[in-house]
Amino acid sequence: MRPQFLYEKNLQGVANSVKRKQEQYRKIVRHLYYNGAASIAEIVKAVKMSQPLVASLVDDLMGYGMLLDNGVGESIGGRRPNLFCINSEYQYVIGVDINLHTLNLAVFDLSNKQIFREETKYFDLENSDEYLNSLIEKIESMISQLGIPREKYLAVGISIPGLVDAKQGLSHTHLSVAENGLARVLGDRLGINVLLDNDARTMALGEKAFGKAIDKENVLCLNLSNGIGLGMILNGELHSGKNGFAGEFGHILIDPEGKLCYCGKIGCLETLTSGKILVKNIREAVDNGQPTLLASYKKENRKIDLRAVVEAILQGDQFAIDQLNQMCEYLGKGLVTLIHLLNPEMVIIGGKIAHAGKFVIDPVTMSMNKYAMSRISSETELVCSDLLDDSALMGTMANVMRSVLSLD
Amino acid sequence: MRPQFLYEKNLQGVANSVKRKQEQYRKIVRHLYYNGAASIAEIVKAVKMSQPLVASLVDDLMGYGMLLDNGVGESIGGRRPNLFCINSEYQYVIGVDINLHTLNLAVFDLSNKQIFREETKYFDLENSDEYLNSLIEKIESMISQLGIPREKYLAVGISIPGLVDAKQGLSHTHLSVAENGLARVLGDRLGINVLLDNDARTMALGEKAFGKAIDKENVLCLNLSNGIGLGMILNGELHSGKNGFAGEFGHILIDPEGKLCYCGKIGCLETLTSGKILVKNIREAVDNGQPTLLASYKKENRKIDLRAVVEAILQGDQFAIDQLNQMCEYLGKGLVTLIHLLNPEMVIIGGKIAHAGKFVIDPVTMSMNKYAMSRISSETELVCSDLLDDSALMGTMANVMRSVLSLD
DNA sequence: ATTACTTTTAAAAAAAATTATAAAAGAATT
DNA sequence: AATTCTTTTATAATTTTTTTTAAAAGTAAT
Repeated sequence: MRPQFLYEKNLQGVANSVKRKQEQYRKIVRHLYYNGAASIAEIVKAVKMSQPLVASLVDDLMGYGMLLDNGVGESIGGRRPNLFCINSEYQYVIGVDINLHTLNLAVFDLSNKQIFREETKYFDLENSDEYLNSLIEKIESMISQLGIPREKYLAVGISIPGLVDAKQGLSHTHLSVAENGLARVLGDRLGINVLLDNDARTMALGEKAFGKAIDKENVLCLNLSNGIGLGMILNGELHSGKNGFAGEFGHILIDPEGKLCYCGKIGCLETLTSGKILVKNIREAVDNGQPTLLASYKKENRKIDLRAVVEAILQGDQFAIDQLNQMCEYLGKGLVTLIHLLNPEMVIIGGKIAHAGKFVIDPVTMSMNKYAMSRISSETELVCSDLLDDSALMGTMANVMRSVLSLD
Repeated sequence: MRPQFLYEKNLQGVANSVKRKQEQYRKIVRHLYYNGAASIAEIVKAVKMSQPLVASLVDDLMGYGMLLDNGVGESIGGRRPNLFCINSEYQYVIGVDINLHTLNLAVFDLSNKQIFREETKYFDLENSDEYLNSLIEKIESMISQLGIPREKYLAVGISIPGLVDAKQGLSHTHLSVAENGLARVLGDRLGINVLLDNDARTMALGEKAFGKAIDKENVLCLNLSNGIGLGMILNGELHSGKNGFAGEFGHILIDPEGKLCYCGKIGCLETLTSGKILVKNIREAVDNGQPTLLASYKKENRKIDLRAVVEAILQGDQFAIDQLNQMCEYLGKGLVTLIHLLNPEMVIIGGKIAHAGKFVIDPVTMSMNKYAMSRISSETELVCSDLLDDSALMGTMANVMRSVLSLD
C-alpha cells in the first residue's frame, strides 16, 4: 500500500489496516524529516515500534522511492549503522508569501531547500479577480518553468496578512473575492492542495521549525513591519483561537487618552508603534527641516520608506534612533502585558524592523524592565529573528509539513 | 498485569509490553471516566482497538475490580448491549482548596462525587510550619475519619493562590517554607502523590471538566474575588507558560496615569478592579454617610466584606451596583485585550463576585462592546460559572484525573 | 592478531491483535 | 407467531507485531 503522505489521512471508507500502516509510515517519515538521516535503531527508539517492523516499513518506503539509503554512519562501539533519509526530490512544496506590496514565491524540496525563489516587487495586494488571476498565473508560470509534474507537489502553503481562518481556509481581510474560501478556490484552480494562514502565525511556524524557536514550547513572534502582527506558539502548538483571530496585538489598548486608530478604537498600540507611524513621523520631521541622514536621502530623490529608515538607524542616525526608541517604549509596554499573560520563554522580533537588531532589542528590553514584574520578565528572552525576510516563506513550508506529518 | 492507573506511567525498567497494556487499560478507563457507562461496541469506536481486544481488556479490568457490570442498555435495533462503568469505589481523590482565609477539603470517588466535604473558615494562609502542620493534620484526620485505607487514595490535588510551578510542584508565593517543594513535602508526609496548581488554573480545569467549558477548546476563566486570577484553556489544554507564571491578568497595564499597585507598577488592572478595592471603596463611602443597604449592615454590626457587598447587590442596592458597574468598565477593558490576543470562544467569570450573576455580566459586556473590535468580541460568549465556590475544589479532582488518565 | 564486548541487522519463534465468522438476543415487519 | 434484519458478543482463523535468538560487523583492549 503506497504511502499517501498527505490529506488522505482521515479518508473514510478505507480499511483500518490501511490507516494503521499509513500512520506507521508517517511516524517514520516524520522522524526523518524533523531529525535528518537516522539508522533503524534510532528510528526504533523514536517511534516506539519494534526493530523488525521498522526495518520492513523502511524497506517499503525505499521501494516507493520516498526514502534513500544514506550510507553507513559512525559506530558507537559496534557494527556501523546503515543510515536512511528522506528522498528530498520525492515531492515538493510551493510557498507563497503575500505581502501588501510584494509577492514572494518559492518551491521547496523535502530537505527544506528552496530550489526556486522569486521576489516580485510592486505586486500590490488588492481584493480583485485580477490579483487572484495574476497570482495564479505567477504560480503556474513557476510550475511550468521548473518542469516538475504537478502530482509531485505536495501542497501550496500561503501566508497572507489580516484575519485568516486557517481551519476553514478563509481570508477575511484580503482576497475575499474568492467566494468559496481562498484555499478552496486556489486549490481547485491549481489542482494542488492549499494551506492558508495569517502572516504572523506563519512566521511563528517558520521560527519554530527553522529559526530561534526550535525546541521551544512557548514563544511569541512579533511581525514588526508597517503594522504589528503576533504569532504565538503555546504548549508547543500554534495558537489560532476559535476563529483564527488570535494575535490582534496591534489593537490592544495602551493609551486611553491616545489617538483614534483606523480600527475605530482609541489608543491602540498600533497608533503608537508601527512602521507606518515611524515613517510618517520621520517624513514630517524631514519636511520641517530636522537634520538627519534621511533628509539627504530625500535630496537624492530616494523614497523615505521603512527600509530607508532602518538603514539610517544602522548607520547611526541619531534622530531616527530616537524616533525608534520612543516607539520601543510603547512596544515594551505592550509586550509586558503579553508576557504577564502568557509567560513565554522567548519573544522573537521579526519583520522589517527586525533588521535594526540591537537598536530595537535594547530599548524594548529597557522598557520591559521598567514596566514588568521582574520575576516573570526575567524568564523571557527577547531576540531578533535570524530568518528575517524569509521567515514567512519558510513558515509556509513548515505549515505544510506540520499538517502533512501530524499524527492524529 | 494489574492496572497501575497512575504515575507509574513513565516508569523505566519496565518491559514494553507492560507499558503497552497499561496504556490500553488507560484508554478504556479514560473513556469510561469521561463519558460514563458504555458498551464494548461503544468503547471499540472510541479507543480504536478491535472488539475482541477491548472485550478481553474490559474482562481484565473487571477482574481487578476497577470496572463494574452496569446491566444491559437499550437496544438500538438488535441485541441489547452489556454496559460497563468504572467502580467508583475503586480509588479516591483528595481535593484541597487553599484560600487566603478558608480551607476546603473534599474526598471524591471515581464518579466525581464528594463523599466528604468540609469548609474551615478563618484558616488563614501563612508561610509557616504551623500552617503546614495543621493542614496535614486536617487531611490526616479526614483520612482516619473516613477509614478508607491509604493505598486507596489515588492522589491529592491542591489548589493554592499565587505563583505556582505545577510541573515542579513549587509554590512560590505561599508556603515556600516547604523547602523541597510543596508537592514533594506534602507527598512524603502524607504518603500519597500530590498534584499542585494555582487556584485560577485549577478553576479553569474544573470548568473544563464539570462546568460551562465542557467540550470547549479555548476558554478563559476569571477568578474574581479579592484579586483577579486568570486560568486559560487554549487548544483544549491548560496553559501555564514556561514557569507556570501565565495568567497574571491582574497586573496588566490599564491606566498609565493610575495608582501604584502593590506589585510596584503603576495602573495595574487590580488597582482598578478587584474585590478588595470594591469593599474598600464601599466602606469609605459608608463611613462618609453614603446611603446604602450596607450602611444598615454596619449598624447591625455585620462586617462589610465581599460576601456582604454581593448580597447587597443582589438585593438591588443602587450604590453597590454603581460601584460594581464602575469596576466592570475597567474589567471589560482588560478583557478586550485578552480577547483580541487569544480569540476564545468563552469567558467564564468565577470567584465570589460571580455570585452577582447578571450584575457583573451585563456591565462587563457593555464595556467590551465599547472597547472591542466587534468582529472578534462577537465570537466570545461571556458567562458566569455555575460551579461557583466549588470550581477550584472540583478542579483539583479534574487535575488529578487529567494527569492520571493522560495518554502520553 | 586475538579475544571480549558492542551495536546493528536478519531470521525464526512466539505472542498479540485483527479480521472473519458464527451464534445469541432482540427489534421490526409481515 | 414466524420471518427477516440488527446489533452485540464469542470463537476461530489469519495477520501483524513483538520477542527471542543468532549472525554480522565493528571497536577496544590485551
